[in-house]
Amino acid sequence: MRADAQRNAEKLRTAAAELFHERGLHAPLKEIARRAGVSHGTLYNLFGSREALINEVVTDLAAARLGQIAEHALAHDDAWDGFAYYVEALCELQITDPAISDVVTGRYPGAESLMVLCERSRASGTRIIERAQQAGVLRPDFTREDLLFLLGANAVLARATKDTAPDSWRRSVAFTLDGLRTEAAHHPLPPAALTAPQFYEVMGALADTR
Amino acid sequence: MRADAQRNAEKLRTAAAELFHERGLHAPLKEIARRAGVSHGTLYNLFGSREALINEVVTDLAAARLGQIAEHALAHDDAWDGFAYYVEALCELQITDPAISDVVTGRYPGAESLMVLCERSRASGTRIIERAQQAGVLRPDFTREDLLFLLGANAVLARATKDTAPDSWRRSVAFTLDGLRTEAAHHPLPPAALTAPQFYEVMGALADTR
DNA sequence: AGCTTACTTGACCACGGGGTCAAATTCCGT
DNA sequence: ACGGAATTTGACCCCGTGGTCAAGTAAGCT
Repeated sequence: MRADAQRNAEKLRTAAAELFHERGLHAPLKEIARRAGVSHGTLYNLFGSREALINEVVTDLAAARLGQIAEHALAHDDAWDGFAYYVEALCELQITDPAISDVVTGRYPGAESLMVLCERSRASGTRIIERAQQAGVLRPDFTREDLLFLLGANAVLARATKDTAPDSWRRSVAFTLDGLRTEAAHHPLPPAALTAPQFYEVMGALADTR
Repeated sequence: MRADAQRNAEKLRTAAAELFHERGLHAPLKEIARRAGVSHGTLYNLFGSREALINEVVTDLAAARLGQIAEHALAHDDAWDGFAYYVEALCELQITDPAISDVVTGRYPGAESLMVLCERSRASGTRIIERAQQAGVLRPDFTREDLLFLLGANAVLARATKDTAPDSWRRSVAFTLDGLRTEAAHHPLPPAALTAPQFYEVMGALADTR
């Protein structure tokens, strides 16, 4: 690789990281190139696809942040506090970092490594959920799919309110958390039971919502 | 108005009603014209703007449905049942009729009459909320803005799941409702306090989410 | 039937997104 | 400092959206 190409790739990575961070994984490629001070042709040249760019710029960072949050959640002695921390931290991430938020809610079905990451994150989520349920504090009918839906819904709200009332999401999350405690459960819930493919279809549809 | 123009207007109204119903108030005008079997020029000719079309095709219908739901909610003897019915009915509306859902969540800031309607609907909502709070069953820190956020979040979820798991929204709504009962309240909530203009700004942002 | 006028059409504009590729440019080894 | 190869550029294509308007068409009055 020639030196100039290397430099351009670096400029593009930087610009991409910025724009993804500001606007999420759907930021226009042409705008990334513009910010990097480079023609969009060059971007296609050096990376070929949005996915490649995402892999180089978002994946590791997202993995680190998500791992950290899951770890921190499990570090709470109280299972409920851990669960609540986990939910709140992920929700907060959705305003502070739309790119990572897109990873969590599976908003970018195109990128292999992201799906892996998403899967790993769901696994941590499951562990945190199960711990809270075994401790008897989280209602037993709450599933990891429900958690993802919760996050998906919050993502929309958080983005809509972030410029006007940046903390609004805390209210709705607080309401929801109160409804997730074991003693809050009132009636049997309507069934969930999504198969894995169904689930990904749904998350894909959520993605189109952008 | 000439007879053929009248006929075309009617065809357009029909097509618009269908598409709005299927896809919400943001359905492309050109597609409405296409479905009506008429050039898009004619649409602009006869109606001039999307808002005009909405007024003729959605407003009354939406007013009727919303009025009916509010009335039905207040008809419940039990204040909680009334509130829960209201929330669930509105959420259900969001899959069965995206157009009306757009009205409720204020997704079309351009149309005057819709804003009036939206305001009226919020007023009914307030009545239903207050009744439940006075009966001591709905937590007193729940506001009508919170309700709108709830609906906005649900709208996204409902649309994402309607083809795959059409009843998923019922689960998340059930969780949330359980968290709204007086006895579920655990901690003081983060502040709400949106001014009216702020609130409309937020709903506008929610609209861009589409 | 003829003619005026209302109406319709579809090509056209602008915008913004994704993506391609021939030609121009720049690097760098010799 | 030259020349071949790597790299970049930006004009060009696609698509779908909103919107306008001159020219063509047909309704319906006399």
